[in-house]
Amino acid sequence: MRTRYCGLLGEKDLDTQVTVCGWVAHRREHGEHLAFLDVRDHTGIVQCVVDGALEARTEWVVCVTGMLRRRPAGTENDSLGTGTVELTECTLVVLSAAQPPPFPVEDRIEADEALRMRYRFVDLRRPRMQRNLRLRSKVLESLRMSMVERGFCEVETPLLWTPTPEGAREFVVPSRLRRGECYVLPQSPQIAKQLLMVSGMDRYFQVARCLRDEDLRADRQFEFTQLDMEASFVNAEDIRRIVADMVQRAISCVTGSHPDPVSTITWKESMDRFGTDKPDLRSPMELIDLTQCFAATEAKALSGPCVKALVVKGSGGAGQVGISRNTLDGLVEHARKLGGKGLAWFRVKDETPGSVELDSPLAKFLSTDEQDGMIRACNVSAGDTVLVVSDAWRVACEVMGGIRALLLSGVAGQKPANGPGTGADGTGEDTVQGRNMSLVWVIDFPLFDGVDDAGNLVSAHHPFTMPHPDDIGLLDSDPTSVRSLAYDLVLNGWELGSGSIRIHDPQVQRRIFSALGLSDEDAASRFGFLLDAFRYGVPPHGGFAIGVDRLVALLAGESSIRNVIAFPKTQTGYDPLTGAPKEVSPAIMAELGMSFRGVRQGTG
RNA sequence: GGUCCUGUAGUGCAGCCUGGAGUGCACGUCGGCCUGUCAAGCCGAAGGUCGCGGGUUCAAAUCCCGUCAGGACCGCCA
Repeated sequence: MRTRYCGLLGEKDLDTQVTVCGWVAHRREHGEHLAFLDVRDHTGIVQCVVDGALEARTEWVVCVTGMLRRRPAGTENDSLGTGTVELTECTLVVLSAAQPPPFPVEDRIEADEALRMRYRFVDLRRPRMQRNLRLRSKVLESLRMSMVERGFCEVETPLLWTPTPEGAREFVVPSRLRRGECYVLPQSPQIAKQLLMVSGMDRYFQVARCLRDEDLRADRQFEFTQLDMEASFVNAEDIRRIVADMVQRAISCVTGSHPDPVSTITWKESMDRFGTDKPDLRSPMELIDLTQCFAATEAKALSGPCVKALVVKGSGGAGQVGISRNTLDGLVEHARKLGGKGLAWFRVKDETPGSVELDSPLAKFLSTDEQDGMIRACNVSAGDTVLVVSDAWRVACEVMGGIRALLLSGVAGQKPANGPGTGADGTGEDTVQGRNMSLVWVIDFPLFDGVDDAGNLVSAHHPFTMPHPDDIGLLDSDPTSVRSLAYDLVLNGWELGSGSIRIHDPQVQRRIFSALGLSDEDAASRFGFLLDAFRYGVPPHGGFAIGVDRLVALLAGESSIRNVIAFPKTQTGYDPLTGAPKEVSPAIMAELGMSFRGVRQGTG
């Protein structure tokens, strides 16, 4: 039927007869003898010159056969890839008429997202969404190729699975044949892939669907995709090298330019310098430690065990006053939301020639030495603003990290950065080319993440994460300072994925379970099948999982992963296209031996 | 469970703060004109439960309360 794609036609095809198929993007009528039809397929648009009497309206599906000619001089269109040519002497076959679309099939108009989901089949026709889905396919292809070339074997693991020790709420699937019992959908193939290592698969990977029944966000959907991998007889560096190569190759495959080498930072250093375990390194802005400076201060607001500061540079001109009071008030409020007691601020002024002074409600509580010390440590000059938090180390870091992220997102006149909650403005003009990609490994995470209500330690990663060999001795004496062989890959402030070396030594595993407050019986009942498997010869192993949705969203310049997923759900887990979730028939419920109590919550 | 933003014609918006007739703009749709446009142009027409419910008021798109839907975020997501 078709001999060419619309958007690929060019001067090389001049004076040949071609047939294109697609949707009518625009129709421009010039009376009964002339009309222009822009025919669109996924490659682009070509102009067809047709008789004005031919009926073909917007979004009708047509097949046009004609001669490709150079456009008459002066009628070329620079903004169209095929703008120097057009199809003439056309015969047009209408393959399908169409109602007017519920919203324009153009990137220019940003339709309501619920409406886009209701008519997702039309939404996906838009060039931006076509580009996103095809970019996703290219990324997956590249990732798969990297895995296969390195000897990884693709294995599919069950979707109907069993509860596992990970932390997320699971989707439950009632069993018909075993009435009263349920499967759960896997949050990740974690346990299955470790079993595959016991099986001698050596190197496994999978483009795995993962399901978690947790609240949705711009970067979270119930179902999401991981490039999941696991390898035997490797150390953490081996895994990181494989993953970094794979991700860099995927990035360069869609951007055309090779990203910078992946830097590495320890979790402790990342918290100290950037106030987060997923630092966005595209900005040089770092936290400054002022703990020493205020070690003996009279100012109660700055007398905490740790003092962290950020400097917001002014534009350097004379008479600068720094950040406005309004913006500062917003930052203070944000600091409280982040768990801080508040946020101190100091605006640097130079009202007296040759020296600077600090404009702040707190200035009068600071000694001259403390003021000078802060000015020196922060290397500030007139027009700059210093933001300071004093609290326990972790709180101080996290609050300032949150403030840093807010500043980088464009508050206080800072340059906007692409990342969570920011980025693409929906115009589709934000292209992949030249996008700055900053990849960083965060390593040496703490093995435990605090203590739960019952006084038991809580795994930071999962209970099979190997403790750092240098810290095994601290397991009993100082467990919260034990590091693990877990590592995260961070891209522009987004956690792209995480992995670890797993425990394969039953002695170590028992000590970890005990620290987590798990008895042998508890462990056996929750994941006994894995521990059982480990008794039959388990190789040392470790792995990683890459969040494909987030990777693609970052590469596409999208601030929501919904724009790189064909059929996503709304924030309340509703699918406006299909109406899911829905009630099921009484017959099905009866077969499952189930009934619902009380009224239905959703409204459909 | 919570905080915030949004809801007005098929679509995107303005009107709301400061109450006075469904008030307006652009696109689209339908009809007419038009032989070189390309976000075509010109003329005309149709198209509205101002999300829904209640309250205040002589009078509510506008103010108040509730509710539903969408979105951002917190909690949650090892």
